[in-house]
Amino acid sequence: MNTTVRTRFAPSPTGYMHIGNLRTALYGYLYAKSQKGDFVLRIEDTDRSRYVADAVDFIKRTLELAHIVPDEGPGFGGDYGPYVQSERMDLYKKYAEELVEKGAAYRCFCDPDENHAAGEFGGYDRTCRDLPADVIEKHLADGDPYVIRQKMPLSGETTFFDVLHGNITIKNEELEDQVLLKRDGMPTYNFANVIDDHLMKITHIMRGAEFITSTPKYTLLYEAFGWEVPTFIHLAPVMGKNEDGTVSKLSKRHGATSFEDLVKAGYLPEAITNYVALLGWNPKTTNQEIFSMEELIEAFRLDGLSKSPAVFDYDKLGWINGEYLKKMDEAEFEKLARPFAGDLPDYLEAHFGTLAALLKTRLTRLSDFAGEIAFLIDQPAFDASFYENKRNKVTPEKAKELLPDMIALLEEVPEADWTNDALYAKLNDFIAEREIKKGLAMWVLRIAAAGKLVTPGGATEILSILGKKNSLERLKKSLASLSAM
RNA sequence: GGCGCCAUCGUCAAGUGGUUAAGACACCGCCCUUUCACGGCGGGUUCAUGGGUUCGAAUCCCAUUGGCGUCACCA
Repeated sequence: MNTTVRTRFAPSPTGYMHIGNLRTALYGYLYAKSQKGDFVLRIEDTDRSRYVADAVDFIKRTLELAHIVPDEGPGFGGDYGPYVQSERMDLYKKYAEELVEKGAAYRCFCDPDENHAAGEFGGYDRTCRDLPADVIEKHLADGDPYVIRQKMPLSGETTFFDVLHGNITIKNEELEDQVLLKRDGMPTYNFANVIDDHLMKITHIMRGAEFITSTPKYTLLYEAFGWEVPTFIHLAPVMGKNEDGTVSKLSKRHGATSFEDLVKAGYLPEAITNYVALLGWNPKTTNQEIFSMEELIEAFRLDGLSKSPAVFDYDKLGWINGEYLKKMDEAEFEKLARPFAGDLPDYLEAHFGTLAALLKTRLTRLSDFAGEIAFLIDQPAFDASFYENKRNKVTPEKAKELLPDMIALLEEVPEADWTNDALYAKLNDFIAEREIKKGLAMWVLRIAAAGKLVTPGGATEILSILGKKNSLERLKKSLASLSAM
């Protein structure tokens, strides 16, 4: 009999979606869906001091943007709720006490501050393990606050299985009597996790590799309850490149590293998801790199997961983003790009469609849009060396020679004919007549009008966007500074 | 520091004892081109080091080194 695969994503509501967390959610979702299983969203808000208002809505919105759809969770329904830990308080207390009854845990009445200084067993005192019954009774009668700690074996070792890493063994003496129930009555993350994962029938636990060391504590807990231990899959961390060339776990200091930041920076949610999926996972059977969510689900397999850390690479993300941009239809691109273009003078606003079409295949990020067209608003000052191009045999001298004639030619073009096609035809005639290289004339014109070495679009495209008056002003100005030399 | 995890081009990576060690990004060169981009073609001392095992090792074992993580009443 096959049990349904159930995975979960269990973020704490911190107010932003770190890219590493998004990846964990994605893999959990992909695995569940690839196995026709369920993906559960659970909110881990047991740390009251960290609570951020609206964070839950934020998480839900982000998942929605990323096209990760929970089958169960707060607001999604499901038979194992509530899916917010702060609403499950009584459950944890009940199970913690069950463990005390069984002798697998004990009450500790020690003062946390005092113990921290003592430190013989870390931040706690194991003597509470053996408190006589009457002492415990007295503490309880006095209403003394306490925590419940898990009683770890003092010798031997604990082994658990991880899909990626195989069996991992840790000596029990390395394990401390971790707190299960805090002084404020809230469960710790480690405890609530075990309870909820069991109660919610989670079969596969995907989480960051930073939990490897604490996993034996989990398995000991499952065993103490007599529960089946789920399958663990510890994911390698996502790293960021530091300025000095070293790498460390991806964090805010590496720049835009939350899903939200990346979207703001002009990366499409689909492209981010696509890239993140590939950061630590490989389909193996194909060299395909552009995947829709459906294709990811189809291709996803656990053995494609990498156990070594991956460095987040903005270049690759940019390439993937560019691929999505190129595939997009014109109208959609225009709509998406408009907010990134900034305030535009009327003549550019009028040509926005043309502009968008020119930029569509050239952009890597939407946020580069404004910068790419800035030269159309203010002509940059430029060096005469821009007129040098060996391929087309362009030199500043040639430019000085050709420009006056081309300006004269363009002066004659009526406003109505100031279009890309008409200008191109006109200039072609000129080029044929002079028997010069097309690239030569176009280069000179483009540089003189744009003042920029690399431009979106060729000479006539730029002239047509600029308009007759503006174009001629620019050309004359460029000629003047060329003559002044 | 103890313990644990990891180690193939700059980056993502395929590879599970015999390969000319894939592919992609980035980079460089060439072609195409009305510049750039797109597209096409091509390029690069990549298996951390040292020992084993083996006829044969990127693949298996050990050590070293390095990176990362973990040692909370945070998650």
